[in-house]
Amino acid sequence: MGKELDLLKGHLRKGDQRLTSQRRQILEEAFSTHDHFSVEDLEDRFRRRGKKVSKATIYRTLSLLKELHLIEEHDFGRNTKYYEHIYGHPHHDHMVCLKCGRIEEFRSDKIEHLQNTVAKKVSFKIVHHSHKLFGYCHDCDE
Amino acid sequence: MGKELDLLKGHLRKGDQRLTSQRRQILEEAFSTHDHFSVEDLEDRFRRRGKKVSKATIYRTLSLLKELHLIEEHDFGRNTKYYEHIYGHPHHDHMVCLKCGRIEEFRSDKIEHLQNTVAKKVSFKIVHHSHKLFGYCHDCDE
DNA sequence: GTTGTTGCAAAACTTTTGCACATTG
DNA sequence: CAATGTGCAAAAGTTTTGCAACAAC
Repeated sequence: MGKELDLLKGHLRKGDQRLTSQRRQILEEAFSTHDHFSVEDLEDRFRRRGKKVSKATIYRTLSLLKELHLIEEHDFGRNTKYYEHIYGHPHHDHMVCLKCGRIEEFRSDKIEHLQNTVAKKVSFKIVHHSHKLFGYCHDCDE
Repeated sequence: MGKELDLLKGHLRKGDQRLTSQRRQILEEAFSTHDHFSVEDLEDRFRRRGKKVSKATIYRTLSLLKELHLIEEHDFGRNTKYYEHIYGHPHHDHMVCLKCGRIEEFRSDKIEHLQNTVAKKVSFKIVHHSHKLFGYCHDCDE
């Protein structure tokens, strides 16, 4: 931890914005786990340790971290969005278990490559992509 | 048009449910275009031709058609969900233009195959998947 | 001190639901 | 005519926003 904080600091300084304790705490929380977390998850974690950070601030800060590409937002087909830190971590996609909710990561250079080929064929310039497999994980598929 | 209506009729009969004019109209509308449409789009189309179908019924019916795999629901990163008919049409994935909103379809047997390989490696049983490329289409990427 | 940020509660949105009335089979 | 479906308005849920109080620099 440090590089991502520096990145945030630098960005804030440039925009004449401030590094508040809330922003620092949310960043720390996001990088403290490899799990995918929701806004509610964050609220709970803060609540549990006595630190109160409002929902509004969490949304605003996650939005900021998203712009800086420090975190990524995911829709796993539930009613809430999930987030995960990506800065400093290799790109990957996800498999979502429809039964237990477990999220498994995968990556395939071959798929990424084919994806680029397909896009190039129609002159589509990829900015980012989302590739999700929904089904049953090893433990849930009896 | 006909096969999908028969499929719906058959399902309804089995469940002692009824083929109402609303259900028939929504099905017709969904299969009348190749575009991806939102609930609001449907409402507008009905409104424009003087037929009023309530939002609640649209949601309820789309939900039904989804279960029957007549249509598919998509999240293209906007605030609303989009739908498209899939019955009788080959599977495909999507490229979404971040500027003009255009949706282009693509399919790649090679990607599908690799995807299966990746899943098999961790004993994940795929039920369905979502593969979207976000970026700029030919016309928007100057 | 200035100016940006937070927290709260209200607003905005999409989607769901309860219930009286209408419609189907 | 019995039972299911519709429409309305209210509810539910997530995310956004206006504004007074607060905190960072």
